[in-house]
Amino acid sequence: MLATEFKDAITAADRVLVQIRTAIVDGEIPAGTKISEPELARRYDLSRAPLREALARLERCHLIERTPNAGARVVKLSIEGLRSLYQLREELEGLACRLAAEHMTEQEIAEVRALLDQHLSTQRVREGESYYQEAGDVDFHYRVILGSKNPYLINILSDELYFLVRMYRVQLGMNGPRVSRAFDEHKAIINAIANRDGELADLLMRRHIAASKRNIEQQLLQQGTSHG
Amino acid sequence: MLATEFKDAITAADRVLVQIRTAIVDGEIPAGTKISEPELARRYDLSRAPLREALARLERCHLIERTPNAGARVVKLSIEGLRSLYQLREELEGLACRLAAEHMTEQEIAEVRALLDQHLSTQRVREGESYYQEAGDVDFHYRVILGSKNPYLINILSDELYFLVRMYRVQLGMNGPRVSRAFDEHKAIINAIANRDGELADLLMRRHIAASKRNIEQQLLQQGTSHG
DNA sequence: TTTCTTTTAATTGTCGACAATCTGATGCTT
DNA sequence: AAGCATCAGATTGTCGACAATTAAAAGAAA
Repeated sequence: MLATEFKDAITAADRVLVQIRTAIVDGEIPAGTKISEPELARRYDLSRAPLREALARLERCHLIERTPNAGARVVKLSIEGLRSLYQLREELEGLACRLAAEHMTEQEIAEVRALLDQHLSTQRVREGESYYQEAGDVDFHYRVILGSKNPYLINILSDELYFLVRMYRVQLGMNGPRVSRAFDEHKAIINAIANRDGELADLLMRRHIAASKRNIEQQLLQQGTSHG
Repeated sequence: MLATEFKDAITAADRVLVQIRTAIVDGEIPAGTKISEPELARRYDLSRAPLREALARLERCHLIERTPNAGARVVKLSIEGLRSLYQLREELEGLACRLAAEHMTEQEIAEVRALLDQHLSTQRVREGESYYQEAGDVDFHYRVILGSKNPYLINILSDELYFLVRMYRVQLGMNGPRVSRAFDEHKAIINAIANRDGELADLLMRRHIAASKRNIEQQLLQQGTSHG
């Protein structure tokens, strides 16, 4: 969960949005499931009005697909979907790096560095608990995205695309040797930003994301061949 | 209006969305206006439920800004907003060009060329009617975006960013000498795509968009200095 | 048995009313 | 007179019920 998501006035629609979104990202509501408004309204104990508001926002971040008069389904994860998503993500986070190299303040850069060091020294990360690795990674990318200072870019990446990215990562797994390497890559990126070398930061970020994609792609292929 | 926007089942929310969106883009509802749900419900003769659905989608394409419990306002046009928007648009339509050079079929390319020729020979365009110029331009960009075959990219550009782009263009004016030049630029871009030269198509599209931005930027500056 | 039609049940879309919250005006205190 | 608290009015958020549409089940015809 992003810290600054809701400023103060939290409405019922906001709450149920977070609940359902988490359930979908974590696979608690499986991919491809038909969404029933009456059922969800009962489950989360509210009326259909705020629920529909939440569903509209879930559609916005591509976690569900709605067709008029026919209802909504949770998206299915696929190779083509992953490729399209990461193609865009590479481009946009690359841009975010170039802009961050231009616009981030020294203090913001120092904060990201502190975050990385602090995270690396955390017991649970060293023990390989995937939740904390995931949280640390999301945090790093989020800071860089914010550093771009472009509100439309920030909105697309952190409000629309990121939950789907996390859905792929959570359900298809961040595993093994990529973990420690990712930290080195994060460090290299923030160094390039600190040197105001946007071009290099861009390049490194694209490679970082491409590596992550290959990792997930492999899982999807294995899963597809063994089960189907 | 994009042709394939709604397949068959048109709901009241869809209709009022189109109406309000057009009113905002055309400046009929001025920038910065406070949106009153009861008032709009009366004006368009429906209840607040479908109206709120429409407002949620307007927020999605950045035409209005909502704050919980406080209501919505039509977005204000500004230099910083224009720069952020076009910064993103350059990057994304550049990417769309690279992908289009890879994925567009020969027939799709031929259709775009026919479209350009047909448009150029249209009486009203030669007479400088801005609506038809705008429509032709939107059509060209839309085809290239679709040619990328990346559903997320298509969604962001044509469903989320484009209405705001059009709002800037409509309210701050496409004027004078840029018109005929834009046609040549379009031709050069589709030629590069036809030659499967994505890199060149990318470059040309970025320049094309940058030129358009400078045009609007100038209008905004003049307006800002003379009135303020 | 298969296919098409009809009917039925369930779901989505819409409505009007009520509750919670915010904005602005009024009056009080310092 | 300036600032703060209180209150009235209006607006947004939520609810339960009804209408319109769809998907599925049952039945009839080939």
